[in-house]
Order: sequence, then C-alpha cells, then structure tokens
Amino acid sequence: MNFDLRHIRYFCAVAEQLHFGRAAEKLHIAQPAVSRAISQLEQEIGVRLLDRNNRKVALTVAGRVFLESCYDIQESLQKSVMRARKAEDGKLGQLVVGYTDFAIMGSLPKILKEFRQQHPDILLAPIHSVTSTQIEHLESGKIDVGFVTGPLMIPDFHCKTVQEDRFVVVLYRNHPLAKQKTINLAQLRDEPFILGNLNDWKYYHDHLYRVCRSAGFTMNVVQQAYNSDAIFGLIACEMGVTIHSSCAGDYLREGLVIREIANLNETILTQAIWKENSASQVTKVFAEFLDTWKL
Amino acid sequence: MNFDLRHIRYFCAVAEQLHFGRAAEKLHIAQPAVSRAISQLEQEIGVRLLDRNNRKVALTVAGRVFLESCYDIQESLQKSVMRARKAEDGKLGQLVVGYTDFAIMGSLPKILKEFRQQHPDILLAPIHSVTSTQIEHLESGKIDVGFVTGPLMIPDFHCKTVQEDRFVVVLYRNHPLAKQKTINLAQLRDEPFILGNLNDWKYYHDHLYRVCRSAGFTMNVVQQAYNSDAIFGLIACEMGVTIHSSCAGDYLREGLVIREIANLNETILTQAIWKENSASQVTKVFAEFLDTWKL
DNA sequence: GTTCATTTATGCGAATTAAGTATTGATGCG
DNA sequence: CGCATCAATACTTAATTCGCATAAATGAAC
Repeated sequence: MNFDLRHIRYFCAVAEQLHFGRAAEKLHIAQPAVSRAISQLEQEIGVRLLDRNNRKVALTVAGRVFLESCYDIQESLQKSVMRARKAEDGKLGQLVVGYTDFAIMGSLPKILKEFRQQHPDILLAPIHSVTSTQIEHLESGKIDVGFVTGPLMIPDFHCKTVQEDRFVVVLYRNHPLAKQKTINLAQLRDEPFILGNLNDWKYYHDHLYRVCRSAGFTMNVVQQAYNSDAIFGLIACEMGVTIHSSCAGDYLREGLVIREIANLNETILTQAIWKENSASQVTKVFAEFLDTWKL
Repeated sequence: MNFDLRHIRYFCAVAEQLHFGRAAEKLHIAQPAVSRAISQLEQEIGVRLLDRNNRKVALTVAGRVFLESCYDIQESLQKSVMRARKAEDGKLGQLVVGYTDFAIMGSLPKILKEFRQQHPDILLAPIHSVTSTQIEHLESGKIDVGFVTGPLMIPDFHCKTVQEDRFVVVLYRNHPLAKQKTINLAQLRDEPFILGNLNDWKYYHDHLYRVCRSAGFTMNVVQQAYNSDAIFGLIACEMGVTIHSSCAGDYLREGLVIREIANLNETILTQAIWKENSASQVTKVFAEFLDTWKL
C-alpha cells in the first residue's frame, strides 16, 4: 500500500463530482494532478475504480465499495485525532474510584452518574474498599480517587467533602430504647455494640470512640462485622446495637429502626481524596468536576 | 488534517521501538526523517504523542490512544483494499436470486448454503416468483439469477440444470386411486384437477398439458391456486387432485398422499438461468460455482 | 564535576514527488 | 465531418521529503 490520504481525498472528490475537472476545482488543484492521483491509486490497488472515457466518469463496482471504505477511514481518522486530543485533556480514559459503604449509600451514585453524563468517554472503575485501604491504594496508584470516611487531612492529598451525615443509633425493633424518639449517647453506656472490623474501619472507629468518650463512656464491642450489611444482620439477630451513619436510612433491613442522637453536633464526613501531584489528567478533570459539586 | 499515512507508519514504528534510530532502521530511512515526521504529526494533531528527551522515549497517554487508532486505521485500510479487489473479482457484493416453489422445495437450499460458505462476502437476496416473472426480471436486471421450471432454452441466456424431478399424482387419502401403488395417467382422464394459476405457472402447465395429451386426454381444471401450499390445501378439501413435482415429497400436508405415475419418462427440470452478456461479476462467480455443482 | 557515549533535533543541499501549463487524443453531438 | 468537452500525457516548476553532517541534550562513569 504505497498510497496515502491525498489519494483518498482526491478519489472521494472525483467520486462525488464524477468529473475530474470539477473535482480538481473543489480540491483547489489542477486537473492533471487528479488524473495522476487516481491512476496511481488504481495501480496500487490493482483495480479500476472509475470507468471513464473522455465524456463520462462513473464508479465501477469496486469503486463504489472502495468509496464507502474511504468515507469510513476519513471519519475514523478524524475521530482518532479527536480522541487523542480528548485523552490529552483528560476527557478520555479510565478513572479508578475507591468508595466506602457510606459513600455508596450516600452521594456517590449521584456524583458518578452526573460525571458519566458530562464525560462519557471516561470509563469509571469503582472499587469498594475501606478508608485505610483506599489511602494505601492512592499512594501506590492503584486508584485515582478515593471516597473515604473523614474527617481526614493528609499531606500531598487534595480533599473535597461531598457528604455530611449524622451519627444515628441503629436498634432492633424490640429494643427498649426503640420506644424513644431520640436517644442520649449516655444511654448506650452498657449496650453491647456491633461495629465494623476494628482494623478496616479504623478511621470511623477512632471518630466514634472520641464521640463516646466525650459522652463519658467506652463502647462495649461484642461483635466485629465485615460490612454494613453484616452489622445490620447481627443487630437483626438482637445481638447488639450500633452507631452508624444517617446515610444508612434508605437501606435499613426489615426489623431494624433508626433513632437520632440528642445533643450531638459531631458529623461524619465523606470526602473525595486524590493525590495532589502525579494526578493523571483524567483525575484532574474529575477534581475540576468535583469543584462544581454542591454538597 | 494535513498529515498522511506516512506519518502514521512512522509513528507506529517509533511507538513499537520506543527509539527513533531503531524505528528509522526498520523503516529503511534515516533517523532525522522520523524525528521530523513525528513532530509534524504532533503539530498537526496539537498533542504531544511521545514523551522524549535524548535518553528516553515513552508514549504519552494521548499517544497510547492514538496508537490504537493508528492500528485500526491501517487494518481498516488493508481491508478496504481487499474488499475493492474482491468486489472487482465478484467475490463481494449482492446476488438477487429468483426461485420457484419447485426450486425451494428441492435443491436450492443446499446450493445457496454451499455458496454462502464459499463466498461469505456475497449477500444473497432470494426472491420467490414464478418462471415467467423471473424471466422478465432477468431481462430488466431486477434479478441476477433465476431458478426456474424447465425445460427451457432462451437465446442470450445461460442455463444449468440443477434438479430433475418426476411427475407424481397428489391425492387425498380417501381417493379411490390412492389404493393403487402406481397410477396410469389415463386413469386421471375424468378427475377434477387443481393447478397453479394458469398464467403464472405457464411453463409448467404447458409441459404438463403435453404430457397429458400424449396420454390421450386434456386436464379438467376446476380450481387455480396461488401456490403449491394452496393447491395441497384445496386437495385436502377433497376438491380434486393434481400432478405435481416429486420434490413436494418432503413437504406434503397431513391427509395427502403421493403416487408415482407408471410408464412416464418425462421429467421436470429445475434450471438456474442468467443473462449471458451484461452479467455482473458476482453473477459470473455464481455461474462458475454452479459449474462445479453436481446434480 | 567533567567527560563520554548515546540519542533526538536541526540546518542545508540533494533527491524525490507532486503540481502546473500546455497540449494531445478520444468521444459524443450537432 | 467539424466542434466542443474532458481525461490523459509531456514537460517544466514547485514543494516536499530525505540524507548527511552536526548541534544539543542527557544520563552514566570516573
């Protein structure tokens, strides 16, 4: 294949005009150049593309077939250039997003949906993992953006709070405290607590620990569960209670109830977090997008 | 887009080698030519494709994206040339095939299946119509090949017999003659006949007329039906009998029986037929294929 | 820190390729 | 049969691409 795009351009012009002279005019060149290009192309392919004499020009069967291909190729080339430019701008590519239980129960679906609409050429790859793991993966580059449970402040990382939830008590329906509309933290002093795995949920537990300490007690943890669903499952067994995020409200299983905590200003933040330096262009586009996001 | 395939070729080479010198060697040109082509390409697209200094060459994100496109384009170009060549040779295109009831009940399915396997790039467009209509459509170019009921000899047309059937009597099960194993034609002298529309089935009727005449009688036609299924339907109503092609054997409806005709050498030919001149290349390929077809 | 080896980029003349001008030659129409 | 039209060809000119020589940059080694 020793022809190039010029030949294809010229061929398309002639095929459209069915006239070498007019095609040349459209191409802003002289007619002989067109004649030569067409014969070169035909020679190269080894097939006559245009049935022509000095009075008439018509596409051959092969010419019609090749013409279609020519349009395809030109279109595909144009797209390729666009894609390269988009990739440069971070508007095309892949974004690996880490997320916690709280994030996926809360604002993340809306955020990702909106982002996908604005940037259809960016493939989102969401990965569930807890805050501490996400931070490791951000460091190692395994994920581009994390949605973690804060409050959090890590050097060299950018943060954006995307969700603010209240602490709430989750009880089984028969629990005595379920009769109250709101619960004072101190009332939970002697309750058996079911929490997420103390290693995995470290950031949330530290926060919760401080909250309970300031209410004058330490949680009596009787079970550690794998995730929110497991916690709720164990509570449904009436094995204990938990303090969870208010974002669980929509996802609570049958038999469980949520009660607000009285006189507690402390909130749970879910934050988007990404490496300040060494962020891919796609990450930067996502960061920009988050900038415009209203809590 | 003021670049051509040369730039794409060079870019692919560099992307593969990640080394301008070695790429140049592979391309059998000097290194500066490669350098220049790459910068031209980058300038044209407006995006840096290769992160390079005097020690290292690496694809940028945009470069990776564009490289994929380059492979696609080159492949697509190669295919386009192949398709044009195939089209020239008649190995790609469309073939409109007319066929009769007898053809589709007989050898046509096998023929078309085999042809499709040998020529997957030829789109077959089968159209049902009777012999006389097919001949009109062949004249006007509406169909490329007809499968008609012969025997037939038309000037300027090529013929190839693809199927030879016996005349058989089709009766309803309760018919007195159904008790016989074979039937003499003369026994049908006074039977009410159900045949296809006399205009549409002209060629078959003429043939059948001659056959009955030589048996010493003229058919008493009481009903004309639209197609074979309709004929059989009316026979199932016990409105009459018919003489049909033995190819109907596999398709006969419940309640009907077939009886061979004694002492009849006459056969029904199904023939492929196409215009000798002005045949498209695809038609010629089909004709060649038929040449190798064993009856 | 300096030198060296390696490799991409650039300047310039040569070679190749494409385009332009003028003309030929073929073809259909009046 | 001549004329008008239009693609093809010959030859010249312009543009592009290439190769060689070399500069400039960079990392490694001493």
